[in-house]
Amino acid sequence: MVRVTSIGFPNGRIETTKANNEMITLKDVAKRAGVSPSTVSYVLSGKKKVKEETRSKIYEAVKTLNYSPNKVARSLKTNSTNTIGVMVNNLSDMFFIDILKAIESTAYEYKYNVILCDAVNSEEREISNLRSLLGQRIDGLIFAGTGKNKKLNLDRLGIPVVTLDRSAGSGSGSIYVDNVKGGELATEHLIQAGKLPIALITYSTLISTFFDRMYGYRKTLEKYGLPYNEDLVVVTDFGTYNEGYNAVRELLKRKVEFQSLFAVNDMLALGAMRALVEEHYKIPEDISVVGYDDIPIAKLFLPALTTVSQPQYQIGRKATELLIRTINKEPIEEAEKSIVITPELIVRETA
Amino acid sequence: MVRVTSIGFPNGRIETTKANNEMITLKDVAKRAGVSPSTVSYVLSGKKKVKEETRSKIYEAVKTLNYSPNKVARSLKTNSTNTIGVMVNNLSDMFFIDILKAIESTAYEYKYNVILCDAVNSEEREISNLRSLLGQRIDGLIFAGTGKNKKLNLDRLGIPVVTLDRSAGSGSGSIYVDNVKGGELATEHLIQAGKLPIALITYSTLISTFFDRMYGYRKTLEKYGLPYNEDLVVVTDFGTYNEGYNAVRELLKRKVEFQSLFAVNDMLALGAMRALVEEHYKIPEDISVVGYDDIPIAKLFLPALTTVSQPQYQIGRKATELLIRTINKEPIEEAEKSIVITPELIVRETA
DNA sequence: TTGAAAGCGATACCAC
DNA sequence: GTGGTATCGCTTTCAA
Repeated sequence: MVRVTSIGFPNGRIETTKANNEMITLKDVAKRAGVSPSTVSYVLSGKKKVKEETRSKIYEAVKTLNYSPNKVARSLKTNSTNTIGVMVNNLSDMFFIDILKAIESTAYEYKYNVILCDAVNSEEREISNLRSLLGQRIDGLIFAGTGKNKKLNLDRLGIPVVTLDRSAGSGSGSIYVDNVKGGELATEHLIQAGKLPIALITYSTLISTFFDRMYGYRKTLEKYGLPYNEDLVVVTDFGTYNEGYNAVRELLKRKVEFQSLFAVNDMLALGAMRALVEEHYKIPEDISVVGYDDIPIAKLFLPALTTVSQPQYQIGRKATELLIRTINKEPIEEAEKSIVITPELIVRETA
Repeated sequence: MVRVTSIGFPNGRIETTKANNEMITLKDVAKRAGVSPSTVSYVLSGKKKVKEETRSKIYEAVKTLNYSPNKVARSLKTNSTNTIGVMVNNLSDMFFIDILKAIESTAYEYKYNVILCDAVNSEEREISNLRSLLGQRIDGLIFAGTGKNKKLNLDRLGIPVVTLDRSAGSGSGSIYVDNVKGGELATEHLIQAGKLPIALITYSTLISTFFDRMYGYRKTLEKYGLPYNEDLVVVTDFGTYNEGYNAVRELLKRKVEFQSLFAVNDMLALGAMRALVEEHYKIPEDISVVGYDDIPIAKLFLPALTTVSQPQYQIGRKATELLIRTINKEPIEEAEKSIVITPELIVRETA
């Protein structure tokens, strides 16, 4: 069924016509075309057959009046807004940019709008944003929030929710990247290059994402019969560039030797690299570095960062499609509801 | 006047209560509290005095029913959605990230929602997105679109518009960064360091932003009695990293000598730096580089990029405040409607 | 194939 | 202070 969501304006004009800035309504169109409001609605929604003659009369009126349907009124009646909400943990985290781009783009194709909320690492703000989104009557939610909100039960929001890469309640679907695998990939690469021992810069182990990456590191060391040395790991509070920088300084202070370094996200890796360069280490000759995420600048960096890639665009697109299909009550097989994406090691210049 | 936009849920719960997933309405609350719907409305909006006793009865009912007002209905009635639209030219352009963050954050403070649209460099998409936003009845728009859409008259959208850094119609306000000044700053810095001649990598001179930066470059050369040499300038199509890279290759092919390079945006500068490094030029010893924008990674880069800063967070915040004040019909002096922000040269490691 | 009219869930005017 | 009710602009059932 074709649903006309947006009525074309003549000549690409996007303007109001009524002088007093009042909106043209469906009634105005009906009057002008000499038909009833319902008929206009039928024509515009394409939900009922209407005689060709009346149709064109109506289109005519729509054009000359430059009519644009009021989606608020439609929403009230149909109880659906054609809008999805997106909650990200932190917009500064470049990891979300391509995801957001993909969501916006996919939503656009399906004629959905996107309302954006940033939790800025705050659980309160997360809740408060969520409340607002729900009040706006969004049709569904893509959730990539703080991941540490215990009060939050995404299954009881009353709308479909797709979660990204966090396990804060299952929701009606989730896109999950195998972080253990990613940790293994990175570690294995460094082991095979003989760059031992491997230092680890990680981030809150309370968040499963990072716990898993770290677990992949440990598991792989074990697999190769290598010791796990706590002196080689630094745990940071937020996973930022500055913390990556400080982590290396800390490592250096500890006077432990290491030939390579695995950071559980790219920002940490970049910060670490700065510290290494300042101390005149050559990358990768002296110390190899592997990051995680493949944020947009990873490949642009000097030297280009070797990293574990999470296909961000794909994640965003799949999440949006899954969400919209759920909103539309399309039958979705159980297997499709939980999409697991396999990370990939992108070898560039730092390892 | 205090406007209660969001009703607190007890214990931080965000859940539906009616088993059949039906929404609780104001009428339900009224019935439960034994009052009329209008009284409930008065209490929740705080627009009329209501006896303390009835008030608490109503709050009581709101709590136990876990009522959340339907903003769609409110919007229909009040003809305002508490939502602002944001149109950016391209989300991949990291220049917009902090702006977006600021917009989101400021909107949050004022209890506004943000609907995000990405024109992805396409004028068609820009128009079509705009149409959709207007259909959604947004209260106002922050516009930082392609800047080349001739069909677009932002003054006739029927809602307040604040434009960012483009001159596509004045709108009801604009935040303008003095790009000529920025071009001067960069050029002057290089001249005074004696890094002559200065190559220029620029981007569509049809967009005033970039035309102005280039003009600042020419003007400054003139001021110092230096020749303007066309062989030293490369004009790119989109201002991307890859184009910056290719621009340097082009410059090298032309066999013109240059000791420094001014790129009209940071992405071009970063791409240029890559090409220089690949050709074994040392930055800044052999060739100095100055960018423009101060995108988030500029200071993180290796070497850290010297660049002309546009205070992105401030731009976003001011734009949002100006917009919301306009929406609320607050009196705004003519001078405040056009905010000019002075760029600043941030000297780091590349020049 | 078309039209009349009820109603979505708020707000706000006007009575009392 | 409180309540009845028309209204916002659309969709949709039912009847013609």
